[in-house]
Amino acid sequence: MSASTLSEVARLAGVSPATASRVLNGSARTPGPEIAERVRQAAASLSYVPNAQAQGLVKSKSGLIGLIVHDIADPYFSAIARGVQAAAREQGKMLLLATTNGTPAEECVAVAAFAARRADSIVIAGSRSIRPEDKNSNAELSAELDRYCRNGGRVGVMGHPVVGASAHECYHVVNVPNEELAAELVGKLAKIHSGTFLILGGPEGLLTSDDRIRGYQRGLKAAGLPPAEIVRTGFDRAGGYDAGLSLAKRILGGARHRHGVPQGAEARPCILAVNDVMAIGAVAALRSEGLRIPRDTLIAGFDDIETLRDFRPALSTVHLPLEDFGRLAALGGTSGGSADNEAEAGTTPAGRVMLRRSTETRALSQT
Amino acid sequence: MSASTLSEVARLAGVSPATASRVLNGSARTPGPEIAERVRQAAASLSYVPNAQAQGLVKSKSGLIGLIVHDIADPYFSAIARGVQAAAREQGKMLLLATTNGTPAEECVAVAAFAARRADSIVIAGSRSIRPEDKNSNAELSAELDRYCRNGGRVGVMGHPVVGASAHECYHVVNVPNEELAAELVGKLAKIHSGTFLILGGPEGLLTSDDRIRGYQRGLKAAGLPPAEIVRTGFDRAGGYDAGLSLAKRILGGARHRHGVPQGAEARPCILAVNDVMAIGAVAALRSEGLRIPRDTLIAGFDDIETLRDFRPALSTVHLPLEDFGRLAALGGTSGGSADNEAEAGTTPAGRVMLRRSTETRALSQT
DNA sequence: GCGCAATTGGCAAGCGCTTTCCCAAACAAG
DNA sequence: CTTGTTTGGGAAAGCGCTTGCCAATTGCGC
Repeated sequence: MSASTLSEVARLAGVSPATASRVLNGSARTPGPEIAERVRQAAASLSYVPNAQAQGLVKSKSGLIGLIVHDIADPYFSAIARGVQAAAREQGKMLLLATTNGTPAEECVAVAAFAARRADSIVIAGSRSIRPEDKNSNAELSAELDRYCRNGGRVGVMGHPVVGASAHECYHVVNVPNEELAAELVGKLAKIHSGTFLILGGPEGLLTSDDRIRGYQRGLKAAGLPPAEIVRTGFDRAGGYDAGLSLAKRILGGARHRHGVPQGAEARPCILAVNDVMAIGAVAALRSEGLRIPRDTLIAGFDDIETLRDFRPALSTVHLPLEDFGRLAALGGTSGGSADNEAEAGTTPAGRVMLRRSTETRALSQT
Repeated sequence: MSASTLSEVARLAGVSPATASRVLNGSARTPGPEIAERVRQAAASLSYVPNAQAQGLVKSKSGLIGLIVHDIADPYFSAIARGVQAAAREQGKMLLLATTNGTPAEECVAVAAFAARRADSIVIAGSRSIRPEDKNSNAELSAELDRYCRNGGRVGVMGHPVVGASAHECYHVVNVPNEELAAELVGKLAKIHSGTFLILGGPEGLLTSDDRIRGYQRGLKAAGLPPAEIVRTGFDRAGGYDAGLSLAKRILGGARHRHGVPQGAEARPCILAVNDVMAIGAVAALRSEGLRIPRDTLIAGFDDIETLRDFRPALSTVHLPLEDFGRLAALGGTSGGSADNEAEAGTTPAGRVMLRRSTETRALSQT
């Protein structure tokens, strides 16, 4: 005793299924007003719910848009998800969500699942990886995606094209100016900080991390400074925490022992984390070792995660309009020709450097 | 030139569609190994992707599970979503996500959409509301849900049954012991804090908020204390911030002017917020007015949001295993009979009071 | 009043898949 | 060698819906 069907409604209304279909779902041809009313009444009295699967089957589209993230509980991704969701709603579509822990292998199965469900478009939010161990999975992923595209799917990617993808015309990549913004952040920081810089990066091959690192180094160079040392660790809070622990030792050690070296430079480095959560993790670790921010070390993050904005000391970071990115990726040039898309990409909400307490050089006292 | 179909594969393999279906999708009858191989090869060479919509249509189930949240970017909901997602994956299903901003009206359309897509089950994560203005929408929502249930759908709800629902046997509600835990929190707080208590609540009629408030009052009573004043505000950070602003004035005013009143009691209240983000908002406001936590006022939250754990002063709160709740709601007694479910509900991971820095009464100095 | 176009409802053919029957072949038993 | 029993594959009937096409009705100009 499943839901009632269109034919049942039609029978009750005394019309053919064709007519019922035409009145209940936006068809070009609308039957006469009196018949329409009868059908609508019948539908209501049977509490008819159209079967979207059947509709999708015949129209060969599903009204679904698939979103792939590493972890939906990660605030970075959930912000993007909100944007994608909003875009979906605007288009009258529903959101299919898949999480992959960042592994291309799982992304691959997610794409396949979306393809099976005939998702109208799919958005990949997670950072691309070119680590050697992901090479095979990446190849499979791009194959799967290309196939999906060839069958008429559209895919939106954030930040980086999918490595190895070939059906370029189907891909809509939202440009995330990681490198530029990172450089800009460093530029501003270099003006107020005269000590050393130190980069807290994710694993090599993670494109987002690599971009930001490159930006940091470029900014340093532009400011006439030498490249900073890069500490590699996990791209999450735990990674930041671990690195923070060892950094704390170095900073404390450096301050204590190396009297010959310019005091200010070694004793109070500026840590450039490649994202906010790593920065937060590092701060937690530094604090647990008795260090204070910004007294003993400056630190900056990246992303400007909303939930973290009340963190003290307020974290200097780069604000990214993640929600807009999500929406853009989901819209994927839906509204307008490709020329418009180019323009759109140009006017992408671009992010903004936010200098806050965690990199304040004046006040040396307080937490 | 859409994706290739089963019949195409069958033709290529030189078998009937029936056979192809049998080998490519787990059927009871598995064709001979040599034929199976041929079919599989054909499928691979055509890069065949089964059409889940068609499959769903004939099997009249979709492999979809629908999740309804207020806002996916809210860490509370994204934690739950992670759990639901995990459960979905375990069952080999996909997650359909709908956000509603907490309005029953939008929840209603979400349920309808899920029903149309023939979601196998749906999970409602957002708090139920019994505010008078939501009465109609609630009725529609429960009607929609009941209909969905009658057609064989299962629904999992967190915390509270849907108001007005009647098809009880289809609902699986995971019990969130808000009241008990709130009481427990207050109990522990009452042991270390001798001043007044003050409740920072959400709008009246929001069940989660009301439960927690009731728990707070009950805990107070159990400790032999008078009921606390309740300040009503929005259930989010902004609400907490606003309330914090006015509270700050009162606290400052109280400390300055009312010398007759026992100093400790008025000057250093303990604020019991009904969730973490409100607490954080309040802290931000209090700080902006020059107050310090826990020096000038104690404060506790509820939920133990992960991203907020690095917040300083560490927020006393009630840890809720949100992810488990999500998983449980999604599993919905899938594994086992209803008797098991009862047991399961009993052994629900129950949450835990976390006393941290923000309610520390000893140290009166520092931030 | 007639012919024409325009309108309106119904028929039926699918969309891509599963599954129930049915049938032929293959085997065991008598 | 006949009969009963498996066995493995195919034919076909849908799942619930849309839509191209046709037939019937209507409206209109002349």
